Formats: sequence, C-alpha cells, structure tokens
Amino acid sequence: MASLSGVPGKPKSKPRSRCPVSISLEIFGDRWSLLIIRDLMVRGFRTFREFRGSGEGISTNILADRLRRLEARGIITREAEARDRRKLNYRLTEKGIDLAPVLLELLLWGARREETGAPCAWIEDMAKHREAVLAEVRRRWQERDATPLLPRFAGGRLGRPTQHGYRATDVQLKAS
Amino acid sequence: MASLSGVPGKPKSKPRSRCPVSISLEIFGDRWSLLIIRDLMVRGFRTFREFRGSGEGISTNILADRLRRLEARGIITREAEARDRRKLNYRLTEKGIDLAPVLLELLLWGARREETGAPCAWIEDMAKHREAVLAEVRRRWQERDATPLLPRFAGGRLGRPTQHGYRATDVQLKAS
DNA sequence: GATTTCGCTTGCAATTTGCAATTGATATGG
DNA sequence: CCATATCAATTGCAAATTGCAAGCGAAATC
Repeated sequence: MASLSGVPGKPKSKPRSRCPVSISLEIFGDRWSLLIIRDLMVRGFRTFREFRGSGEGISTNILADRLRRLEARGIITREAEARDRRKLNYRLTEKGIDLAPVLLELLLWGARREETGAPCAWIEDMAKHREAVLAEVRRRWQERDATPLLPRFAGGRLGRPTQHGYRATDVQLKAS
Repeated sequence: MASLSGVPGKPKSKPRSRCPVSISLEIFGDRWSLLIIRDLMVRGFRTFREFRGSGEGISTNILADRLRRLEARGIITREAEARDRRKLNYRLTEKGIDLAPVLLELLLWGARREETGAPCAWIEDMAKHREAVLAEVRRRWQERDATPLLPRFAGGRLGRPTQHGYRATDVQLKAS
C-alpha cells in the first residue's frame, strides 16, 4: 500500500501517504507557511518586508525558503514591481485562496479555545456569517484589494471593540 | 505591542503573537500533531501502537513527544485499560473535537488540490453535507465509537469506489 | 560615484527530527 | 516462580532544520 517512494524534500525514505490530510501537511506542516498565507489572505500583505514585520519573528532564511516552497507548489506567485524591480509582490493563486476555509477554521478554533487577542464578538460574528466571510476573502483576492479583512469585514458594525479593552492591533490584522 | 515574553517551549525570545492563527500554529505547526488528531477523530485510533501504524512513518520519540504536548494543551487525555495497564487509550477532549472543522477543511483542500487517494465523489459528498459530517464526528466521539468515519459516513451509499479504481485502503481511513 | 534599499544568502550554533537499540513495567505461559 | 512477550516509551547518536546576524548582489536614489 504505502510505497517507499519517499516524501518530497526528504532524502530518507518515508511512506508516502495518500491521505489528503497528510498530503496537505507535507506542504503546511510547519510553523510558518500558514502564517504567510494568513498575511496574504487576511492582512493584505504582499512583500517580503511586510511578512518580516508580521509579528512572529520569522527569520529571513526561513521566510525565503517558505515563499519558495509555496510558489513551487502553485499556492502563490510573485512579480517584480514595474517601477522598482527590487520589490517583489507575492500573491495567492486560486489554489491558494482555496485555503480560506482552513485559515478561517484555524482562526475560529484558536480564538475560542486559546487565549488570544481576538475579540469574542468578532469571532462569533465571523462564525455566524461563515459563507459571507469566505466570499469576502475571495472578492478581495480577485480585486487585488490589499486592505485588511478585519476590522473592515465587521463593516464597522461592531465598531471599535471596547468590551474587553481590546484594540484592533491586538488582533494582528492590521495593514502594513 | 508584541512583548518579548517568548513562545512556550522556545528558550529563545520570540515575539508572542496574539493572533489566533499564530497561537493555533504554536500547537499544531508541525508535521505530526494534526495527523494524530486525524487518527483519533477519523480512524478511531486510540493506542500508541495504532498511531505508529498509521502509514506516515512517525518515529516513537516524536509520537511520544507529540502525545505529551497535545495532552499538556488539553486536547487529548489518556487512560490505562483496566484489564491491561500497559495499554494506554488516548481520547480527544471537547477542546480536541472542536478541531473537526479544521481537519475537514484540510482534508477537502488536500483532496481537491493535490493528488491523493481520496475518491472525488466522497469528497464532494462530504463538502455538500459539511454540517452532517461534523455532527457525525461529534456523535462518534461522544459515544466513544472507534469505527472509522469513512467509508461508513458515506452510509454505503457510494459503496465500493470503482470510478478511479481506488480502494478504501487508499484513503488511509481504515480501521486498525 | 557613494549610499541606501530590497530580497535574499551565508556561516555557524542551537534545536528538532529520525533511526534503531534499549529500557522498565506489565502480562502470559510453562 | 521464572522465562518470555508485549506495551509505551526512552536513549544515544546522526542527520536535518531552524535561528541569528552578518553579508551579498542587484536596483534605486542622492
């Protein structure tokens, strides 16, 4: 059943599982990859420099490596700016934006089950309007809208969270 | 904003992000943890030995380490069998079963976007009946039902997949 | 031309993972 | 009771990956 063809990037033989979860984790089963996707998808980040500043302290060699891997897997693309060819803009592909439900569920689980900076009202609102959130993520991607998903998604309806004294910056979803 | 209190388990200072995605990845941001959760949740596995046989070739030291971490985070519990105290049974907690949507979305993404052993019809059926799948996962957890989710969830409706020549074993969702 | 900026790359140390043998506790069989 | 088997680890060591911080090369600016 499990062949010994090995896992990509692993010189040592390891059974190559055909389970979808396992195959997904071959791509994202590390600390950093989904954080990069979060930054692209939720915060509207595009550049190496922005990812570097996202708040978790990723090292440049790891960031460069992860960007390369994601690109190799067809999840992101990159393009130099016409006006300054040093500046590379990364963008999720369709395959990449299809990860929105994964990201959303991770966000919801983390917010509900761990101590985070996400205001509870926002979280339950997003859960309640799950399809609308996913549609908004896709719309922003299609329109290359680089503004952050939150608190914009809240449509200002929730306004500035005050019930827990949280500020928008605590959610780590702020624009560059 | 980001304090230098450090990330748990990391002696080196690293900004501690309050973003829910980041905090989730502090727990699951590795190759193995979500595979263990998959085995508990989907395949009905309970024992060290079963996890060892799940098909991805996890090493015993890594398995032991990941089980310990998941237990420390309140995601799983363990209990020795009364009749044979060497045998430990692991079980998801409520907090753990709340990861079902994450697992399901990972499974769906992987199945749709990568080459896997999951029959397409199963996948689209699960996606279509998302709430029912999640309810079934929770029911089985509550009733300590250790039978695998698939192909049972398909209710035998799809029967033995033949359209792609796949066998149930290719889905890696087989009982021990 | 000198300096700055951008996205890396590099050298080295620290940490984690992987392999395979071993261990300690528990159970079984003669 | 002792020898053997089973279970869930633990261990010693090698290989791989991550992390730190300096440095590099290309492009842009002054």
